[in-house]
Order: sequence, then structure tokens, then C-alpha cells
Amino acid sequence: MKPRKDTPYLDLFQIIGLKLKKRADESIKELGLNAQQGKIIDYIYENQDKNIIQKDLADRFHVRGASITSMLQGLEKRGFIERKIPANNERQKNIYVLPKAVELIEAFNDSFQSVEDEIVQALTAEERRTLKEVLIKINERL
Amino acid sequence: MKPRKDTPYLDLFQIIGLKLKKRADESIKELGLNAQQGKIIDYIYENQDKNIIQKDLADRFHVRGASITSMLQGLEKRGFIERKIPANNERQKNIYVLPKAVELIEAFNDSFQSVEDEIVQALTAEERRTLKEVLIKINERL
DNA sequence: GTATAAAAGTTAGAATTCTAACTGTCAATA
DNA sequence: TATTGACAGTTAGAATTCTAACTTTTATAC
Repeated sequence: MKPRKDTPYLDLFQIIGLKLKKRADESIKELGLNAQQGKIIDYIYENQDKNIIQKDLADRFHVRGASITSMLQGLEKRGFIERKIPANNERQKNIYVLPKAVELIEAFNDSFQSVEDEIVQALTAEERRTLKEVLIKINERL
Repeated sequence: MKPRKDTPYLDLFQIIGLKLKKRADESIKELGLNAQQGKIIDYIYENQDKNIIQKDLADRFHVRGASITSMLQGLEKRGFIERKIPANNERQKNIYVLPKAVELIEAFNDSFQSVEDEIVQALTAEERRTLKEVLIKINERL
């Protein structure tokens, strides 16, 4: 007899990932953006002094370059960010957050923090520690 | 001084979820379907004797009814499943897997199992046990 | 130095999921 | 039993991400 198929970890990660995405989207919806856009704006804000380019965002967020192009075009058109071609390399575009977006960053982070709290609330200190270790280990291997 | 924003659990879940999705899609790509379609076909196969309807799939997979409609229309058009309106309730549609899909189910599950293995490979027995408990707990609270 | 390859970004078009509005059927109630 | 509301599913159209092909610029190799 064949071993019964059983992928509880894969299934749980998929379901939890989906639920978290919906929670995070919902929590910053009133600001007119989705969670991914909020995360990206925050990341740009924290790193704009390091001359980040679009490829850095694609790597950090595990999406294709084409998706970053499309996303940033939208954010630029709406006045949240600007892109500048650096003098030393005309292939690239450096990315900067504009004041309109800076105003929202604190609200984003409060929202994300409350979703984060929902995750860990039910866990003991020991469970939190183990969970973080294990998640980091899994992420490194994938 | 404000507490620094820090959402490691949320970020890790999002990144791992994305990576797993890509792994799973890649692993069954050669069969002409994506991971979500494979999971759905498998779920229908395991439950078609229980008169499942589209709403059950929407609940199980945490997607909207409209998404299920679109997905099943595609699978039906390609001959993987069929939908029948039950005699006792003309609002509903029961769903059944056709032979063309049954042939693929074992291959799906092998693929999903290998992604599952990638997740747990690096973990000790103790870590696996804790992780599963914690994931279940988090999923229930969300 | 010139040719070739790699890198960064864009575009077009496909796939997937969503929201909102809608149809048709069944259930509750008054 | 007639009305009203809930339920299951569908449609249209928007948003997001993907692949593949492409342009332009920079780096490498001969």
C-alpha cells in the first residue's frame, strides 16, 4: 500500500500566507494602497540612501523585474515615489520616496505591526523563539 | 523614541509562502497545470463522494466564489472535471473528477510531497513537532 | 579596440483573483 | 401562500504578476 499523500506543512504555509496577505491588505486599504505597495514604500524609505535600484526590490520581494516596473510606474504616476537615472550608469534607476508617501509610512507600520501581533499573540515565548528560528532556517533552504 | 517597526514573522511567512508557491508551480508545470489547480483536483477527487459544491472549494482554499467559477470553467473546458446540478437543489453544482485528471493525481502528489520534504528536511523531529503545532494554532486564530 | 555577452529596465499579452452587480432558486415569516 | 431575504453561482471589468521578446547600456573576451 502506497503512503497516503500528506502535505500539512505546505498546506498550512499556503493557507496562512493567504490569510495574512488578506489581513494586511485589509488593514491598509483605507490608505488607498495594498500591503505589497506599503511594504515596498517602506523598504525604499529605509534604503534610499543606499542607491537602491529596481533589481534590488525584485530580489528582496521575490517578484520579477517586470512586476516591479509595473508597480513603480503606478506609484510614480500617483506621486508616491520618483525614479532617477544615476550619472554613473544609465541602465539603472535609483528610487526615492516622496513626501506624500512618507506621511503614510507610520500608519503602514502600525497596521503591519497589528497583523504581526495577531500571529504571535497566541504563542508562548518559547514557541515564538522556536518559530522564528525554524522560519529563518526554512527560508534559507528554499 | 518610537519602537522600531519590526515584523519578522509577517515578512517570513510572506516570503516563504511565495517561494513555496513558485516551487509547487514549477514542480507540476510539466503536467500543464499550476499548483492551485492540482490541489483543487486532488481535493475534489478525495471528496467527490460527499457531494461537494463550489462553495466548499471556496471555503477550503480561501478564495472567492467568482475565482472558483473561473477556475472550474477552465478545468471543465479542458476535460479534467465535470459539474452536475443535483436533483434536490438547482442552485448548486456537484463536482467530479474525470479520468483524464485521475491519471495525473499521483504525479501531483509526488510533486507536492517533494516540496513538503524540502520544508521539513532541515528540521529536527522536535522542531517539526513544534512547528506543526504552532502553525495549526496560528491558522486557527487568523 | 571591437565583438560578444550580460545586465537593467520596458512592453505586450496571458493568467489569476478580486469586487460589485446580477440571475435564479430555496427558505423563512407573517 | 405571497413576500422577502439568503444562498449558489455567474459575469464584467479591474488589478496584479507572470513570461517572452525587446532596447539600451555596460562589462568581458579575444
